[in-house]
Amino acid sequence: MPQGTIESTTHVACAACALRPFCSPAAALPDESSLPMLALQRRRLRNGQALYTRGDSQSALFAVRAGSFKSCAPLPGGRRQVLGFHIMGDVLGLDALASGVHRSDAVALNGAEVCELPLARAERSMESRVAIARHVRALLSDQLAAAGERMVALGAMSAPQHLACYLLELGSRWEKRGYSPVEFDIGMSRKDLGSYLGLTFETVSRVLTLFRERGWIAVAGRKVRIIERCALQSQATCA
Amino acid sequence: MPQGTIESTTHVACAACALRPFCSPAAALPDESSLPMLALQRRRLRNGQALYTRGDSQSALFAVRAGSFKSCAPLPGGRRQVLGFHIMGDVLGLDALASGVHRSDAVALNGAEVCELPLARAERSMESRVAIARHVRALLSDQLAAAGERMVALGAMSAPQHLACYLLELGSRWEKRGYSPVEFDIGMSRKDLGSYLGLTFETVSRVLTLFRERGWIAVAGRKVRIIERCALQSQATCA
DNA sequence: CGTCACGTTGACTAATTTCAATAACGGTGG
DNA sequence: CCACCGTTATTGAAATTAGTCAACGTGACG
Repeated sequence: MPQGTIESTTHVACAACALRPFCSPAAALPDESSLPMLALQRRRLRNGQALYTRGDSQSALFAVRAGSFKSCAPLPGGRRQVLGFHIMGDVLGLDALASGVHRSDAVALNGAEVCELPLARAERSMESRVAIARHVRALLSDQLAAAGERMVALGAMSAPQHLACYLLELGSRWEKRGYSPVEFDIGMSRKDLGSYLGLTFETVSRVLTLFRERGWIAVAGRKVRIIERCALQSQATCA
Repeated sequence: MPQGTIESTTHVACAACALRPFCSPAAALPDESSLPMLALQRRRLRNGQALYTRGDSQSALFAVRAGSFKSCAPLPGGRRQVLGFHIMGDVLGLDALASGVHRSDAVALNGAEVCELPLARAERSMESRVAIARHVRALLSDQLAAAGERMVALGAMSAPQHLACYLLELGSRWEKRGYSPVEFDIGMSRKDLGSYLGLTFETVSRVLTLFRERGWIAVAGRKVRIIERCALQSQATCA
């Protein structure tokens, strides 16, 4: 679980950060290793505060440094659908790159903190450094591939399947950042989670208790521990 | 509907093509307008033939020139989910840009024909021309935003809502390419369409006949004519 | 200590899937 | 040209999933 001193958290976050090439150019460009680390401006947000909102003109890219974000799309009936859940090291705002206007809201959760990369500076880096331009294309392409996975989950999976799948995915995302893949915080309310998975919050609650009753996971509020990873995996792939 | 002589179709397709800046650099770079038009290699595919398959290493980007493609992801149970439907002017293969490996299959439909942009050449263009690199970022970012829309549809819409929404969207895509927004070919079987929308093909069939019975559309096989656009719009946004 | 948001659980309902039967279509070969 | 076959599409009835409505418990916070 993401714990420890501020310093250690910071260290891990930066090591896994997708904007690292912008922040400490040494990572991508050894010959300029004298440039200062942590060159991006940081910003802390209150829970529920919007980093940006649909329709805002894009001013920057953001890397999640601490806490998390949900990105939401406003729905016709006044509701909002959760489109993404972003944790440390993830980049926010790439979908506005084409139009210059954000197409979703990004809302801060769990004491979120971002590093901010002004668009003008990003643009300059991409123009002067081929490796950086390529890095941004890779980020975009990765997000696109991830979106494909999400569509599969939304379109073709039953509720238990989808939830099992998501728990495993979330675990592996934490693992990539140096944390436990089996014990973490889901970071969202049941309601948001349901919206993200295309389910009602009641269904999410029911499925979680089902998994708990079967001994596959331990749940306490938003903290989850995966006990039977295999069982979840077979649930995720089969039924 | 996409009709007319080969020549006129070709013309319109190129005018709307997302790879135009690569194909006729004059479009993006007026000062090199002497370069030959139609510089990309073309390729025709048989119906059902794969342009690429998940796991293939990426060799090129493709622009749809005629016909259409579905992109599919293999599902655990041997089935495949349709992730996208691509018509003339659309670009295929961007999601492999990061990893160099395709993450979905692209299958030819309706006498598809592509223009092929070898990856090495794309890379070179992007490196030498800032405007072209920006163009590719815009394409990626647009596809990402479109993926968000799809997730909303998959996660939060009822079957009739989703189908109404898709018919309208497809119409507007044809309109952007100079064709009628109210009379077109849906290009996929009911089965593929259902997979794309996260529904069974029976449900798709039922909803289409429902719309027809209400006088909102005329359907004959895969040809659709939208009669009551407003009704579809309110179906798409409300219930 | 009350309030409010969050979470759980139950009973009922509605939407969609599943299963099954049949009809239309499109290409192939006689 | 037509008969045949496999695929594609339509339609109905039953089964199932997930949604809706509602009650209640819990914890955080003023």
